[in-house]
Amino acid sequence: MANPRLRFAPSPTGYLHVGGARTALYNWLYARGRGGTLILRIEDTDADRSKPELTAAILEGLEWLGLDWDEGPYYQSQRLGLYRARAAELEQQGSAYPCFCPPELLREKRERAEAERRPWKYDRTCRQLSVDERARRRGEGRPSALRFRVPESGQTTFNDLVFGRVELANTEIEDFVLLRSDGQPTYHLSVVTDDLDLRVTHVVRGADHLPNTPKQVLMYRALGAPEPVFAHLPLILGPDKQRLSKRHGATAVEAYRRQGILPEALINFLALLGWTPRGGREIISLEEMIAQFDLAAVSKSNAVFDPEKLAWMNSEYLRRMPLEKLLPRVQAELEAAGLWNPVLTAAEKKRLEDSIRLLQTRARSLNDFSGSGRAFFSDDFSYSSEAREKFWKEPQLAEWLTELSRRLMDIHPFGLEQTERCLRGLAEEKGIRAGVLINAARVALTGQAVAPGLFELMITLGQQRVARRLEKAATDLRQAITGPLNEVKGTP
RNA sequence: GGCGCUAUCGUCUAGGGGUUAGGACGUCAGAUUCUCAAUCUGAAAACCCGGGUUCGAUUCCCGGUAGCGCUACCA
Repeated sequence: MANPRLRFAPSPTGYLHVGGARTALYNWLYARGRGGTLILRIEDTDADRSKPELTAAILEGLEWLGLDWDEGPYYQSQRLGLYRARAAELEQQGSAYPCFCPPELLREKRERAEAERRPWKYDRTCRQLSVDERARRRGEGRPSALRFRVPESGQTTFNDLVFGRVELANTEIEDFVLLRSDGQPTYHLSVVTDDLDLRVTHVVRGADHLPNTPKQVLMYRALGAPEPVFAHLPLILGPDKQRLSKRHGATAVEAYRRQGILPEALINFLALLGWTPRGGREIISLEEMIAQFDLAAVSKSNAVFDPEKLAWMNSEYLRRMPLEKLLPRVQAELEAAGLWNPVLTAAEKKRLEDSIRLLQTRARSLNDFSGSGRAFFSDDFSYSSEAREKFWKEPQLAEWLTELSRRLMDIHPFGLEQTERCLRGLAEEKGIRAGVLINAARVALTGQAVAPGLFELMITLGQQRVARRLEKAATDLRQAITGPLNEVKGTP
């Protein structure tokens, strides 16, 4: 097809969740790869459940992911006239009829059928009402919904790009409602109307819509309108194989953003949930995705969302990201944590950049910069208890660290080799393994048991700060030893 | 319940009438040593079950089972 037109049509009854994000992504990839147009449409015909702030959140989520659109957003709540016109057209040509059955009565019938374990479909009570009878009831002011007149026999078949040929006996399809008695359109009416009006050529959406598609196909045919190509996407499941929901923890795209996941990583991860690029490489650029993506290659089976793999992918992106791209993101992270200094000297800027470079090789998330990496951006950090227990065991450590601090102050230049020679020399003199000193110093400098290599870390932190922190650690160690004794003495 | 869809390692998947059934995440072991990550090497790990077609089925067909979806005057 020459210039495909696709749409992403979220309903603002919740935040943008990962399933919706993947649907948006697949639409976007297909459109971008084929010179197509992507339309954004907000399906807010359910006035009770739709909330404007949720629309805003969805838009923000899409923007954060970098998924832009060419037309819209259209709001279905502002296009009611269109739906009513389509409804009238269907009614005039006999493809739809008014139904006067009160909703309560229908509910009763349905419940009774369920209790008796009979399958229930609308019983078509109003299907063959005469013209006069309809006019009479309307004259009485009885409210009516508009129902689609489904053929009583035959099959409805369509070809789905993902699932292939799908067919359903028309006897399985009930006379569904197009227009509610309050004049509001239902989903089926509004999608078909809009997809027609917006000249949508490819309907790409979740597989939860697959069973309803025959109804829409019937509408296109009744209207004599060209049918779009359908592509239904398998669902994303939680680890228990249940449909992904709040119970599984983070489902909203926003939650991953807060967890320090990069949008690039989330996109890449989502792209792989149901689709495999040729060549087997899993970390691929957006350009490659666009070039390779094909709806026909999408998997038919549901996929379990694996947060572990996402975390891995995030660390890959973090590690590979060039500094100029990473810097603004780390800045945002540090700002949020109150660790950002807006005024930097050239030397401080260099130190900041070196710190980021050092941290990024082992970061799993953006949060690591303000979390375990805090000591690189602030003197106000604490020693993790795990680190102290693991590496601050030797009783003479305070003495050694003081000595190390002193000796390091005398080094010039303060370089990688010099600092290492200095520390190893001291270790040898004291008859201890260098590792003992290295690990203890790492805790003193970063507060962490896990951090970058010690000597790189020292260079990045700078001579003065290193000496100061070692000395402070020595002081803290001495206090930790004498402190409890004093307490004992002080207690009568 | 009815109808539909789906079924390859724990997870995401490649593959396809004859393969040592491939890769990735995760897991385990080893190398490295300065913690951790990275890296390298290695290992364990899968074709849901039963029939049929066929010289030969994981692959094709049918049935079963399981999972999911739909079954609203929600979307």
